[in-house]
Amino acid sequence: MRQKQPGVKDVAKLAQVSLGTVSHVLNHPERVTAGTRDKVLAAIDELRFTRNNAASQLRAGRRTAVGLVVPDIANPFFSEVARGVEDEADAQGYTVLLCNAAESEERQQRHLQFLLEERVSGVLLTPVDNKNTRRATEPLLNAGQHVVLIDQISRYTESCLVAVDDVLGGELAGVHLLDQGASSLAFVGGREWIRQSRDRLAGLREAVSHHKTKATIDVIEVESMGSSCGYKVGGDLLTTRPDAVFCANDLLALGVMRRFLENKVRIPTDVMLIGYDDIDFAGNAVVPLTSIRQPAYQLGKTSASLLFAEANNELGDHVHQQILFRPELVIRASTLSYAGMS
Amino acid sequence: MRQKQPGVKDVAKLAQVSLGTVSHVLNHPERVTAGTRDKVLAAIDELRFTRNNAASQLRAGRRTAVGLVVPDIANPFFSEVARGVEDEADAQGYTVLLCNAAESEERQQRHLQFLLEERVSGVLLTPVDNKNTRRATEPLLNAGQHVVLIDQISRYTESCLVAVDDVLGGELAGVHLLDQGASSLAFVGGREWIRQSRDRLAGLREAVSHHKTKATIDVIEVESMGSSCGYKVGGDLLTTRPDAVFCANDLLALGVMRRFLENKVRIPTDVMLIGYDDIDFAGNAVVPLTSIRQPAYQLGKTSASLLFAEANNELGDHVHQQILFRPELVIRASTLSYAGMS
DNA sequence: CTATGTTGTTGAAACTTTTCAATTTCAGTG
DNA sequence: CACTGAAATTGAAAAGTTTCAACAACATAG
Repeated sequence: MRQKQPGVKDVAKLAQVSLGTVSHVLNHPERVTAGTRDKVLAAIDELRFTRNNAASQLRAGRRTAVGLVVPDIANPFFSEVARGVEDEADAQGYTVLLCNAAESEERQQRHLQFLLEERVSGVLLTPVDNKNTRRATEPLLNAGQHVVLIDQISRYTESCLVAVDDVLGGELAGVHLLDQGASSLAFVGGREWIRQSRDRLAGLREAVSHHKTKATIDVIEVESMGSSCGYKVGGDLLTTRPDAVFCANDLLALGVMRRFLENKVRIPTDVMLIGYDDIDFAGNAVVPLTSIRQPAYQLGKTSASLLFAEANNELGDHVHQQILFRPELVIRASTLSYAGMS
Repeated sequence: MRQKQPGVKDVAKLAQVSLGTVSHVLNHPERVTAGTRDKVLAAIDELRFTRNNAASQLRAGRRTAVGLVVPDIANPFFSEVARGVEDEADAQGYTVLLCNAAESEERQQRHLQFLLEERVSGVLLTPVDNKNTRRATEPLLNAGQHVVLIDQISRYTESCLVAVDDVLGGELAGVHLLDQGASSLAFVGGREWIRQSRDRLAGLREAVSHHKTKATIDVIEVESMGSSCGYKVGGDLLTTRPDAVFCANDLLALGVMRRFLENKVRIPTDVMLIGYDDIDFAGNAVVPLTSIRQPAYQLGKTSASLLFAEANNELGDHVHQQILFRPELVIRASTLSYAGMS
């Protein structure tokens, strides 16, 4: 049975001050004499008083919390983003309500509804399905919420937006492969993550069309983005035998790698391999994997800071920004034609 | 500028009923005539009314939310646990406030304080530092919070507790290796995760002492639990050359594997290798890795259901339970002495 | 036609905190 | 010593919801 917790009233009585003073100690300590403050703090300590956020929020009319909704918190990319968001929130005195949609659109909607009911001061969102961004954000904007989209490109400029330039990422990969002497390329990408895959492929095409060497691109579509799927696709690649394989994701690449090595196809001697995301394990694969690193932490930090700026803007003269980050090529053994294994 | 949102009062006026009725539609729809209900729902729709959780919670005196605090949400084990917790919460109409301590004790304390202020109806906790469980839970219990500890063994029975039997896990690994004919074993474990490592080693020792074949155990302590650390340790193992290596964690094992393969040490022919956790990638490693699977999802689901039971118990006759789950041996190529690569 | 019970609806009170206008205190000045 | 102005403190009002005792409406039974 939960005993009734003490409130400001009890603290006030014990410290022999008015309840207004207790509130001041809590929220505007500078308005209160040191002596009084100590009395009150002593009482708070003695009674083990804990402020009731619900009441506080109700009266003050604001909540120092923001929501962060991600499609899959188990994905290292998003847990990095979350780290960035939380660090920035800590620095600015906000709390983050972390919501994992677990790839379910319905769960995402439930979370957004919850955040609305919580009256958070803003929402950071990467929608599960990037075709339905509009539908997901509309209710939030209607309710007057501030929204910042993460890793989402959209023509609608009704919110701020922070993303990584996937076209550039694809281009970096392409230029590197071509520079290393590849001329028949394969791109492995997915139905899911359509936008990301498409952009990376577009970048690859751009690289090919601008490079001095002529090259062909064989596009392979996969169902899911896991390593077992890469392993499956690796089988097909054994017969087509391109010079270089660009996977839209490191897990795919590692699956392909496994299949190649099992069949005595040497990397990078026989075929070069490059992934995307630079997950923790990429550098520790049997053949360390070249990859494209995304500044996930920065992404989170920046989007949070954008959101706080918007939320704190009293004047209403806020203009929505769109920030594109540059991905970075991380070169390892899997694409270095002249290097052996380390 | 955030326009004032409509409240029950506005809905009541538009629907031409009293505000009590609106509340009933929201919380006890069965007490209200179908006709009235429709009128109210129409008004809610028209005004885009969203219930204010703060006010609701303040008056009702309870919150249908629980907190889940994990040491590291990027760890696949804990994201699985979180999935289990959320599924169970959904089923029982609770919301989960997901808090990531990111391995920082200070951040963990801040989260717990926040949950206290939110007046959640309970907390699920895996402390960052398992030596300080007591210190972390005490303030919660003092405030009358229900607490369930996850993956934590403790003599204090002041809370419910759900964990996986690490001793058994170590034993399963040990028996399997010995059955496969190993007699000189190496155990690679860590300073961090002290309790888990120690228990798994204890299980291994148990297996050795009960098995018909005599065997030795070489214990190797590592700084961190990542694959690069496994790679480093792998170097030492090249000279000591045990029959079998048991790593307290799959990432360590994969690092060891990489070093072995680079040095032409064949797995499992020259040395057998077994990990722990059965992470997604274990089955897709170059040599598929034998591992110990923990029922993380079940762990989450069960602990949540325990917490809800405790929170809903009006009578106060709740007795704390301690539930131990059995881990499971997943046999793959890395320990099958007679099998080649698949 | 009155008494009884059932079902649906009402509106005021309560939950705990913050805020603000009003009041008190106090040091400094004429 | 009285007055001034600034600083500290006070206590009532307000925030949006749920609950509960009271009331109204209506059907059924006697």
